[in-house]
Amino acid sequence: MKTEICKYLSEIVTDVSAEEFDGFLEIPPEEKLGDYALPCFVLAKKMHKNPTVIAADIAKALDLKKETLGIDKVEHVGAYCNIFLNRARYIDNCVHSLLEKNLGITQIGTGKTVCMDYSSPNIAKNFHVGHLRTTIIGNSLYKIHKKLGYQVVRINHLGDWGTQFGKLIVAYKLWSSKEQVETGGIEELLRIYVKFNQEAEHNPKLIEDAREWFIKMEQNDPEAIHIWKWFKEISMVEFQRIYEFLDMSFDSYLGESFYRDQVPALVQELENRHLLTDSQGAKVIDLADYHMPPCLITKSDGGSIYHSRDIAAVLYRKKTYDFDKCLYVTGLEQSLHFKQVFKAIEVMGYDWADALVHIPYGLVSFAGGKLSTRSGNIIYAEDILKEAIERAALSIEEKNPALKDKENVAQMVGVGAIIFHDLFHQRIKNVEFSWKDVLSFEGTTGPYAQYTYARAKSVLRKTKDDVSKYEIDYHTLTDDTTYALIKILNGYEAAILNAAEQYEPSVIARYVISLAAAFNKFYHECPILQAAEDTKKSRLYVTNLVQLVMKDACGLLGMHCPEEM
RNA sequence: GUGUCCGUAGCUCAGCUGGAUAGAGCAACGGCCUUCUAAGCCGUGGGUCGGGGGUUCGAAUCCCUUCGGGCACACCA
Repeated sequence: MKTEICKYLSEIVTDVSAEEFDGFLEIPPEEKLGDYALPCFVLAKKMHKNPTVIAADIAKALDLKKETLGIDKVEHVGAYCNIFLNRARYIDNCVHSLLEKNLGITQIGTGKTVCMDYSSPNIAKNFHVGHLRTTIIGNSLYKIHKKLGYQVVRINHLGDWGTQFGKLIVAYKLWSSKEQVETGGIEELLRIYVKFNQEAEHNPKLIEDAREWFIKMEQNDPEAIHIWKWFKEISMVEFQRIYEFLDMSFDSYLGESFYRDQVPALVQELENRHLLTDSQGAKVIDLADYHMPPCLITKSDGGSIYHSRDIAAVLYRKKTYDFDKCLYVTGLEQSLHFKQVFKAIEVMGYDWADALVHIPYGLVSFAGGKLSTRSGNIIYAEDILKEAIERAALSIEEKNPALKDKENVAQMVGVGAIIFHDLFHQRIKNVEFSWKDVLSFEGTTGPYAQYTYARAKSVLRKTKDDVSKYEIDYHTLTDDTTYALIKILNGYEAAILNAAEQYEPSVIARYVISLAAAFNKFYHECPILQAAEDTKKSRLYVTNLVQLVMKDACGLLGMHCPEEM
């Protein structure tokens, strides 16, 4: 309908195209002001006329074609021309596509491959709140892209290589034992890692030893590799437990260690292209021309470093997957690192360097301090998940003790609360971790969305009909509340496109809340089952659409919706 | 010091590709369960959009500047 209106407008005002009008038309701040508004200030300049007069003229012209354009009423208020659509016609136009395959969402990603690097925890450390962010944001962006038809490769670029393993080996030999690691698991690894960092502060020899052990690893020293593999296995068990809680999986677990063999070839390639310079014994790519510090390729002891392993990884991924885009979901503090890596790819002459995108998120802090494994100021992901599930179970006991399958529901609600909490704010914002906020189940929260879904399903369970097959009289849906709800339903695709464009799951989270709020208002104000027959059918029809979209949208965030709660 | 991100209600944040009286949630206060799930709905109070310039018919939104805070600045990732 909008397109039709714009087309007609461009016929009246000949020096403005329909596309331009499409950009000018906006959604008024209030429902009372109509469905679309055309501010005529810009036109005033082009037409050398008073904008108020233009608004009046356009209103008059639109009024003449009301019927064909599907407009009920046109008003001009000052320089604004406000358009009120024929609601029944609008509803008829937009409501059906949601019942199509994939909710009728446009498949702009068909034939395109996106690699996504996210979660990527460091081996031998517990999974904490910080890791939860990249994991949850990455998973949601994966689902969003998938929904748009992209082929997505989920890569868990495990932090399983680097000097910290040298540290761990030294610490293990000094302060731990096979038995202690076997019984203590990752807790024990963490204990000795923290101890190492404390001791190293007044004993620099330890750092040297750690570097040496890492060099041994790079040279495939059997003892070093054996210990490293063992620690890695212990960590993977822990990570897998978290991913199960979150119901997430990956297509590739190739971590940093996988690329260590490819660094020598990278060095060779860089040397062939005359891009390497020696600097204090290390080999670097000089990026001074781009106002960046040099990009370190090999350390002065000859060892590889995360820059070089990251570059090797991109080259490998391009070769293996031929991606159209490669996304990195990591903390904002790594911005410079990725700028350097991407620039390195560019100066190496690869024309696809602009396909690399860093998707940063803000820092998680706790009690005013930075979260740090070394200092021990951590909150474990598993503790949060368990606590939230427990809290959800208590809520169920209190609100719906007769519910069946309580444990499952508690899991969905608890985990949903955490996921939603992490996705509701723009990812760039820093967050101060707060138990109170994470465990809140009211207002703009995951459980609120899930509750809304359960309500809709509960109503639908009371009829045996296939509600989606109803013939609807659209005039029964034109009241303000229902109409507002339908407009939100119709905005689902736009929300997904917007979220994908900005790599911003919070757009979906906000959408979910607006849909939930609109439905709850509808639910409260418009009796469904008690309404007259045709109204009842219409409302059931809408309720079904809400349920479909709500479940789908929550799914894009990585949340599950229980049928009852 | 250089770069980068953030600054909107008591708190947490939307709004930022410029448009009509700046919106939610939480917290506070007051209503609504013999009626489809009250994890809900409705209402009240609460704002120099960090400050100052500029561009514009119009700025929370764009530009400059300044203040406050976070983070990064090669042999950790």
